[in-house]
Amino acid sequence: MATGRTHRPATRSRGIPEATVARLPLYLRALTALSERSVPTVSSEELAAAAGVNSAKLRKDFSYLGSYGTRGVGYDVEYLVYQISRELGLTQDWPVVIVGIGNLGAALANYGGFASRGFRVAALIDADPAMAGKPVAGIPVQHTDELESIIRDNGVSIGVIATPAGAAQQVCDRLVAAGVTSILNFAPTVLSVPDGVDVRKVDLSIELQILAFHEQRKAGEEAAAEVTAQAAAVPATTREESATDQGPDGDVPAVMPA
Amino acid sequence: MATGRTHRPATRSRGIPEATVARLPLYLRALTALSERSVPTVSSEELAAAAGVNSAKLRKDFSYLGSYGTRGVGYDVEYLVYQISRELGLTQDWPVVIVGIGNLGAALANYGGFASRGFRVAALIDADPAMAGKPVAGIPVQHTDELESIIRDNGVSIGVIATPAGAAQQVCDRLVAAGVTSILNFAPTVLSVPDGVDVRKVDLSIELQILAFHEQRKAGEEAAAEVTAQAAAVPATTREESATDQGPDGDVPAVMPA
DNA sequence: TTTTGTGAAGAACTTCACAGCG
DNA sequence: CGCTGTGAAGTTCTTCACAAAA
Repeated sequence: MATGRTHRPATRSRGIPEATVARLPLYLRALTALSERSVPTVSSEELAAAAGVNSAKLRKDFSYLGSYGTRGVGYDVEYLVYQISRELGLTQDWPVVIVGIGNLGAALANYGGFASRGFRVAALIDADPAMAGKPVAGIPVQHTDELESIIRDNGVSIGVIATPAGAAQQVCDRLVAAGVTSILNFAPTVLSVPDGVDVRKVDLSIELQILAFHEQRKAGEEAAAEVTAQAAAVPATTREESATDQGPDGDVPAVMPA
Repeated sequence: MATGRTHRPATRSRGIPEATVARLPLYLRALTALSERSVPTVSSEELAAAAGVNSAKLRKDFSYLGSYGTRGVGYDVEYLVYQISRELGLTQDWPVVIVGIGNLGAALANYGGFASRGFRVAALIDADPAMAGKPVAGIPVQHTDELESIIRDNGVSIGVIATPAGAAQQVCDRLVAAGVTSILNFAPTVLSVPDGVDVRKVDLSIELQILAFHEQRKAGEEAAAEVTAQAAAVPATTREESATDQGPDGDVPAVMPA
């Protein structure tokens, strides 16, 4: 995503490639599942399959963290879980605020995976006075007026924006001014932030449009293929247009009214 | 994302880079806004700023679509909107089904941006019999039993999975078997699909973890910087760790119980 | 022998910088 | 003269393929 990370002697941090960072959570999830099944070790091949990536890529990714594997054996599951968690900063507590408690905001507040890994919903904030006090996911919604004090009092550095597009930039500005330096944006807007602030976006309509693009191509190729292969009954499953990748390619999606 | 797109003489399609495809929706959104303000033309510089990208990148992106600009002038807004829409396949109707009408599914169903660009919620599907018939966003929820017939009857090729992780693969298999070839997955699971099926994922917890990684680094650098710059009062906004990128770097996020 | 860790090759993407069209 | 379109250079990411550790 962002990061201008240039220069700086690197106080030891080997500068993990961004693409690798983006995959660590994936590995962590797969490893956690193995851990729960009490599997002691995995090979790069097995873990790669579980995470849906190529094993060489996985090994290279891990090589940026250090040499945590054992040749001829594989990786110790528990140990790797710990190392990746530490690398991602999940061994500490991250209070998070969610701003905009509409359908989506409520869904996010109810999202179980939040608490699971270091993240804690510190507060839910909404501009609608009628919402104030109403509990969502067991947490009382607070009014936007309190945004600054909430952030400061709880030492929040990560904010989630789930407001309509029109309000997003303004909310963003207030979050940043109050001290938030990482933002997850679900509103379909490009946010502008000062240097030093990270923004990631999640945009449903962008994702759908990307799918539509490929879908359209498939339709075209099908028609072309019909001419070539006529009724040659090729198992539709072995066509050349693959797609098991599921992630690291382009943008991220956004959710909310356009 | 996916796509194994190798070989094939290319029936004229210049094979637009995946990274470019992922940005087209962004440009389209910016252009639509300009169009609504009746702005007739934009320069690559202006449009790039609105979309949050570098202008050279934007020009190169557009060059894959053709030469739609006028030197010395810029791009015709309406014309570009049309060309990009066509390229993305948004000039046709895309019926979509959403499976799993929990908090998130409901939020997605209510998402306004859906209808806006060619997408139409053809059906809402949930496994809970108690949900059946209940309208969400004005559309009655149907039971999973009807999944196959719904897909076939409506010619659905795009499916959205918003179920808990445990059900996702099974739902995916049924969608694919029924003819869906593009899937947007909000469940925190790696889906396996046959070749020819595209999967994109949206994963909240992955996004948060990526943010946490950078956040942690910032904290470290801050400490390091304190030693170097002591109380040298550097405007916190000009630090080296930037981040206005907002997207195309790593993975995509997922939403649902881990 | 199995499986890691990694140089080196390759592919994809980004950015530069400028020729050339309008 | 302004701004697009694009070769070429630069950067990042992926994949190969194999030496070496266990």
